Amino acid sequence: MAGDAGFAETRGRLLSAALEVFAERGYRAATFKEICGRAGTNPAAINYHFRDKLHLYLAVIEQGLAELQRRSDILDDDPTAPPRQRLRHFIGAVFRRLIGQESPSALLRLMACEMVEPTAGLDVIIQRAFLPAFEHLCGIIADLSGRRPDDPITKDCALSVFGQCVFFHHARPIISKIKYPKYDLPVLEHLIEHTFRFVEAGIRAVAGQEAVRFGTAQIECTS
Amino acid sequence: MAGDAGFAETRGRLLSAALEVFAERGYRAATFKEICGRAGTNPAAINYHFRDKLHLYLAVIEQGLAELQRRSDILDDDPTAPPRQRLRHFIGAVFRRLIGQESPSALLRLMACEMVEPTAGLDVIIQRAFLPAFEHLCGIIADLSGRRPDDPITKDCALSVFGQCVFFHHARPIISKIKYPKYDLPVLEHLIEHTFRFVEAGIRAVAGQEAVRFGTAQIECTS
Amino acid sequence: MAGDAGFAETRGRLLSAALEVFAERGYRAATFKEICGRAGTNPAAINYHFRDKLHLYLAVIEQGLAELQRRSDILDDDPTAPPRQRLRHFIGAVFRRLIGQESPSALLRLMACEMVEPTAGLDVIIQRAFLPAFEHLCGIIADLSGRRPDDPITKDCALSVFGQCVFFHHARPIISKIKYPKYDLPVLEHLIEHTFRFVEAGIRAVAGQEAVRFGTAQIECTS
Amino acid sequence: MAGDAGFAETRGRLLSAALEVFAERGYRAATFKEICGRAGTNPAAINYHFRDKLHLYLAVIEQGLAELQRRSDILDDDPTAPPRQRLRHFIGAVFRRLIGQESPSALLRLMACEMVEPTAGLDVIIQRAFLPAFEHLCGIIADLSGRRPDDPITKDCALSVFGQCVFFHHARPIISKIKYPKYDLPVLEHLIEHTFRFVEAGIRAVAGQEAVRFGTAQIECTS
DNA sequence: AATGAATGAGCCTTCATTCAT
DNA sequence: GATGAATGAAGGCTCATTCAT
Repeated sequence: MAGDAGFAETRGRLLSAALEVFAERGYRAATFKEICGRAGTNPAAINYHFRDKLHLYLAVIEQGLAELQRRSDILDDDPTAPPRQRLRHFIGAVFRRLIGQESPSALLRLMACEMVEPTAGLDVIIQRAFLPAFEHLCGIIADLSGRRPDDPITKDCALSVFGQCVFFHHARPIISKIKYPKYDLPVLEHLIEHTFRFVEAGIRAVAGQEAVRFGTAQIECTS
Repeated sequence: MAGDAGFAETRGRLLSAALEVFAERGYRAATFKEICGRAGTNPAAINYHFRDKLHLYLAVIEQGLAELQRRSDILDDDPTAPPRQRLRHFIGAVFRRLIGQESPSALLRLMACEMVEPTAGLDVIIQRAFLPAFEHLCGIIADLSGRRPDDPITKDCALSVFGQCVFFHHARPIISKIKYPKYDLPVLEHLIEHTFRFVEAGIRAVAGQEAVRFGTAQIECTS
Repeated sequence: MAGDAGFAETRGRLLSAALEVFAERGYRAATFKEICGRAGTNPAAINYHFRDKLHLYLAVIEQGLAELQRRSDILDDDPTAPPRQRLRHFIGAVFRRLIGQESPSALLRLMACEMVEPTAGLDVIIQRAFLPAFEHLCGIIADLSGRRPDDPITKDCALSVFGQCVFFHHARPIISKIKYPKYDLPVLEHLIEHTFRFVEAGIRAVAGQEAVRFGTAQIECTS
Repeated sequence: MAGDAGFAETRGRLLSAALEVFAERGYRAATFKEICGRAGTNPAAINYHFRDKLHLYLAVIEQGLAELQRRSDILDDDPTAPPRQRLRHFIGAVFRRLIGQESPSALLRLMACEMVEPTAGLDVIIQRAFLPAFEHLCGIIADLSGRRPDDPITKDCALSVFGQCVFFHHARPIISKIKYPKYDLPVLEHLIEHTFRFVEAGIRAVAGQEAVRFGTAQIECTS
């Protein structure tokens, strides 16, 4: 039984190894040698199972997205809960995804690579991973601010919220040298709490109804 | 004099070209061929002038940092101005750096690459480019909130502010498909304005003196 | 019975597919993937049924020769008919073989490939396909010219006749750009007619009894 | 001086070696290893000097064509000479080209490969090598037959003449086993003489003015 | 001081083949 | 009897580097 791999198992090992390597090195810098080294296969196995480097990559994304949808705690909240609580839940879920060590987090590391070095896979990721989460977030912000979900200001706020979350993942090499050498659980909870309070206020200031009345006026007379 | 380029000029052209290419493609994906193509030199010139690809890269960072210090509009503001104005000035400067087409902005794009694909150059960048700006920002936030610049909460806020700015640069491939296809001047001004108002409120909520009194308490009784 | 292909049928499908592909691409450029694609089998089936690429090729030739002998309209003419008519019949048969789309013609196309890229299979083809046709043609020419079939001049003429026919097949990529973009039926008939008249006159001039008297003498006094 | 190759010399050695190998094996089957083995260079030298396998191939053709034009005894005849003599001269030149061992003959072997396995190089060869010779031949045939050079029948005859010549080169592997094991000088002269007489009669029969009057009628009443 | 020429290592891919089932 | 899975070898090509000049 051991040593007797079988089609699906080899394919699976390749996918896992490729996910790791692509997430670590990016598309171009990832090599067959390293992927197959981790998967314990011959380099030609990739072409056999996936035809191409590109198709392997797309398969990796596909699998990551599937796993993402299977246990998606981001979108899975109680729509009747108060919006503040839903926002906090959302931010917590995104942080845990980005920072946590579980497999689906690699997909987000991969997304980070796509930003620097866009690929044919970016569209798929945007359509099936980013957009659903983004629209969900817009809904929460809409509830919070009283605006419509497709209001441009709502979208601006949603981007800001995402920016906060992604940055703490993305800039980790820098952040680790400045403040948080490690993202252990207490730090994680602290960051979630901080971000929640920060963006909640931001949303209220920019998108809240009172913002329309006072906010802008204030800005314009001071700057 | 004409036609006889001279040591310094060839070296300079190489540095400029390399800065561009590294900022566009990242360290690994940048190739001698493309750099030398833009610099109009022989590939061997790189090894001659800089020994290595890595040393060329380090030299590029070095030069970028020098130019950054020479005309740094980020740090160069009026310390007696009201903190809100200084914050707005800071955000505007960072946005223009990241998104604008001017030469010194390449260094920041390069920093963005370092986040995804850290290199021996990251330390230098952090120490000499990021940290000064970061501490400057902490000073502004401290003024705004009444806290000390080295207060952990001040630093958290500074990270959040940076996160906002960097995200709008870094996630451009995504953002362009969702909301802003192009970052022209009006869009840029709008984003600066939005970010300023968003983070100002966030800072006040998280770090402001009143936050200590109400903010946290509020959180804890709702979630 | 249905679905259970059976040994012979798989083998047969492989032979047919291989004949096509070898005839189209030549020995080296033909690949297992393409052959098995057309045959609807696994690549391993080739090694299983024929051990080798080379042995598959030899089997293909063998089968092509067998089929050639089974329904050979080239050799199958009326020996009592006048030689001119037999020559015309022969030329027509060769042209239709070489250029027509019927299956047995593939063997001749394969022969054409062997000329450019000789293989172990060439001998077999010469012995069992070319020589019989060649000797048959020599017989016709002998009847036409009054010489013996094994007269060197008869053989030279036979080569010339073959040369004409083969060229119109072999140089098709060139001919299609110069005169005949397509070899449809009317063009085919025209070429047969042209070639017949051309070579008939050539044979008479070179091998005919009167040629011995005048032809050579004429040449020697003019050139 | 020895061992110090220089750009042009290395490039030249590569071209010569490539001409040989391409002519022997065809485009696809030719490998960098074999070419560079004969040229005494590193495989990467090909990419350095010619960028591509394809561009090396095109350069080989280009050089072959240039050499062909430099010492072109095919087109170089006396236009005032009697057409029979010019036809004989033409055939002799083509035969010597095709069969002889000199370098430009490799180009024709290469042309033979192109017929079986057409490439981007075929067009160049047709335009610059085949067409000029073809039109020259049409001119000779026109003089001989009294037709115009662009008369379709003239062209048919020209193709037939070419067919004869090319076949004796192309089918050498077969011919050597049937009649002429070696193409030494006497054999060559004999083949030229034979071909000349054969095609001259063919041309007169098919394209000559008397052919119009009798030829066709004869055909139609006998066959 | 600078470069043109050349190279070795490594990349992705294809191919014919083998092995266990 | 036949195949799906996997592989070793080789191919063309790119890259950073070196060497003689």
